[in-house]
Amino acid sequence: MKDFYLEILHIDKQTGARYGILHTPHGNVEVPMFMPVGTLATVKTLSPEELKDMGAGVILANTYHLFVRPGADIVQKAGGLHRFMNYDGPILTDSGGFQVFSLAEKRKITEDGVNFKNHLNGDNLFFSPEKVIEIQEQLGADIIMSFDECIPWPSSYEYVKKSTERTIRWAKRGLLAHHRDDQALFGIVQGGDYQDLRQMCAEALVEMDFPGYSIGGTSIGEPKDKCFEMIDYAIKYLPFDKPRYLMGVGSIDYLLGGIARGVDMFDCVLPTRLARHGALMTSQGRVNIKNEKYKEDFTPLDPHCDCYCCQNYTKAYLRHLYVCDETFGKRLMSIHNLRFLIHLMEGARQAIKEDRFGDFMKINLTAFGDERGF
RNA sequence: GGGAGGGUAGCGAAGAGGCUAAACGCGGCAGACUGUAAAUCUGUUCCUUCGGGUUCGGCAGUUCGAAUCUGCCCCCUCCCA
Repeated sequence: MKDFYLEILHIDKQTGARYGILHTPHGNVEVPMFMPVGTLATVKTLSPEELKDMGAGVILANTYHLFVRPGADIVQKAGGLHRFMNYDGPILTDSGGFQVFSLAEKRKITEDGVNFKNHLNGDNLFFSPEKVIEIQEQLGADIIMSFDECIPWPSSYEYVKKSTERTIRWAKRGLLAHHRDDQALFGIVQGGDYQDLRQMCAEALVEMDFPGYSIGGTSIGEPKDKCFEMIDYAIKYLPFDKPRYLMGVGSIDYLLGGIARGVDMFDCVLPTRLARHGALMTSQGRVNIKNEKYKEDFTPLDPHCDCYCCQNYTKAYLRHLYVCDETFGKRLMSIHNLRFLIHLMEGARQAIKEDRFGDFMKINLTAFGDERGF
């Protein structure tokens, strides 16, 4: 496809982590990067200007959710997602594969596709790999995803094999159905925590020659070492010059671990959801702003943070807004958490360029705690 | 002055002889959250040295046993004068 490619500019000598520039029809973004999630065509509580100001590049939206509301045709009539939501940077739509996992009680998987009972009113909603591509072409994101099944962990070898083989067939069907040449369609590597299945899936997808690849079925409750294993099993079969996207990862230790393993892109609802729930990522570790101890704490949330929230407001004020359930507090804290991760990525990129990413990782894991600090 | 209805934990409100330290909601405190069914969910919330101790407006009774039944007293609300 035109206008889409990854330019790899440096490989960290300590870890093999990659630094580069991802070229997209809506601008260039540096990798490794963290992509904020805006499922319903909005990063909850934030404006596009705020996202730009904090240095966000790509943001996500979701095929299933936008199909349910407002409908892909509406977004198309609006002129596509970029115009609909007034975001002129790159957008990525997830395929609905995660909803196969998260809405498991409301769907049935067949070879042809997935039958959902719409989570709002129970209406039947059939998603085939072709349909999912069609919807994503209507939505018009720069990067779109193959329809897959995000497989629960743990699952039996037999089930993961069956599901992964089906996901591979779905990837092929999606690829054949995709026609827009201004969208990059990524394949998704499944295979659970089984080495041979990850390899099989990765090789099959690479054979199809996607412009990018993601690693799925991670960060769904598995232990961290399992997540890293799944990355390791898959990533060595992916082409060097294509972007690699680890889906659903957003805590500091997983992000750094992923980068060290050669991942370029991450997305996660964690920073925005945690923010709305009063949990903040800071250079001093996790802060639960609702805690009584912040009642009279008139210092910034994170003295080392350059975000709008930390530059202008105190913990006591944030706690007050949280306690009163004021929307502004959710916005400020979302700005902070996102800026925190984006800033972490900036630091990571600089470290890679200077061949000290291993050190960077060590320092940060010590500071934030290696054990699911967030 | 006459009539009616009430007083239960920080607040609101169930409970109408033992299964009640007392449902539920709010408020308080704490925790969780990873390709968003999440501005959501969970735990906890009389005191305690964890043995127990003190509670349902107050006091006195009835009873083996009372927030629940009786008497008196104190408050509150509404209606009529």
